[in-house]
Amino acid sequence: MATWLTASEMRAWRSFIESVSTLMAALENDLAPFGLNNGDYEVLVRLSEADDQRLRMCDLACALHLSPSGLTRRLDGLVKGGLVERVASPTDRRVMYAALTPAGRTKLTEAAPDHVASVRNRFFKGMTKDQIRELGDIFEKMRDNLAAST
Amino acid sequence: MATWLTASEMRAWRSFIESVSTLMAALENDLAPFGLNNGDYEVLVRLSEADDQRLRMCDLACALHLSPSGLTRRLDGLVKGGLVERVASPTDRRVMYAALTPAGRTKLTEAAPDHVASVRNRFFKGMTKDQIRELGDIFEKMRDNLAAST
DNA sequence: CTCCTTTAATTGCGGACACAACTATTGTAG
DNA sequence: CTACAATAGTTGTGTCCGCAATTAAAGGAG
Repeated sequence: MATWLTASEMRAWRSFIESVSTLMAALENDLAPFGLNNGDYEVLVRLSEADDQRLRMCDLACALHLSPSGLTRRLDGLVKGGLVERVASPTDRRVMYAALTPAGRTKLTEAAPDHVASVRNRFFKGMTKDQIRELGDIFEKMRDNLAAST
Repeated sequence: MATWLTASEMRAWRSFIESVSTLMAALENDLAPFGLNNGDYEVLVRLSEADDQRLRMCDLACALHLSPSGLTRRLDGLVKGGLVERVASPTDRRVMYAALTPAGRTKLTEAAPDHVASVRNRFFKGMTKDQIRELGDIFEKMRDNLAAST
């Protein structure tokens, strides 16, 4: 166990780090024509996948790895844009739901095909099926690993 | 090509995105005892690898994918901490060099082993040699791909 | 040499986010 | 029932960073 990375590790690590920052910027750029950024898009996706197209603020924050305040302000923007609305819970008055509006759903259906193409073009481009599966194996394990060490 | 991701792509993509955000937070956390964050650490590494342990601001900004203003302020912090100093170029008076100080070099030698251990523990944990090589192949290609499409 | 363009760095401004403090509501121990 | 603890969300404050404007210097065309 050396105190430094092996050449192979270094190659993987450096290219990974480099790719991540460039990739995120590129995806964000591809979403810009729709007036969305990555964070907004993720909110819309999560809401669209939820029952009744709505989620409690705290659950949404957790899913997006956002702090409560971060989510509050992100939602402010989406609410101002009419894509999401805040709905008070009738059963628990502490709770606010973030709910997808029809405009939000429309926006997502507009943006999704481009976003998917963008992910294919930036991320999966040139990967074989085997590599994609391998990547899934690696990062699922990493995700679980990271979740366990929290 | 469908407008949606295949199950295999989705698995890879979701776990990748999830891992990235958690991973970065974990690495940052591991560096905190040294009073550094990821960005600071990256600056120190780049400078330590450079000739004379110094780089022009613009080259450093480019290497780190930071905007000029972003680098200026990041350096402000490191300069205040005594880890880096600004050195004017004698040949081109527009240019400022960011130069590693002895204290900066010391800090890096202190932090590096922990950081490497952190990368091994968070990122490479449980990966086979083959997977590491495969990961290098995939992300080197992605990096080149992304650089080409800019 | 003079003017114009390009390059390097900084500063003003605004956006996004985390932490901590606060309010409001709910759950729970006694 | 009352008091305390836990939970949900918002707001104040500070940090990090990008964009646009600015300053300063170097390079190039005529």
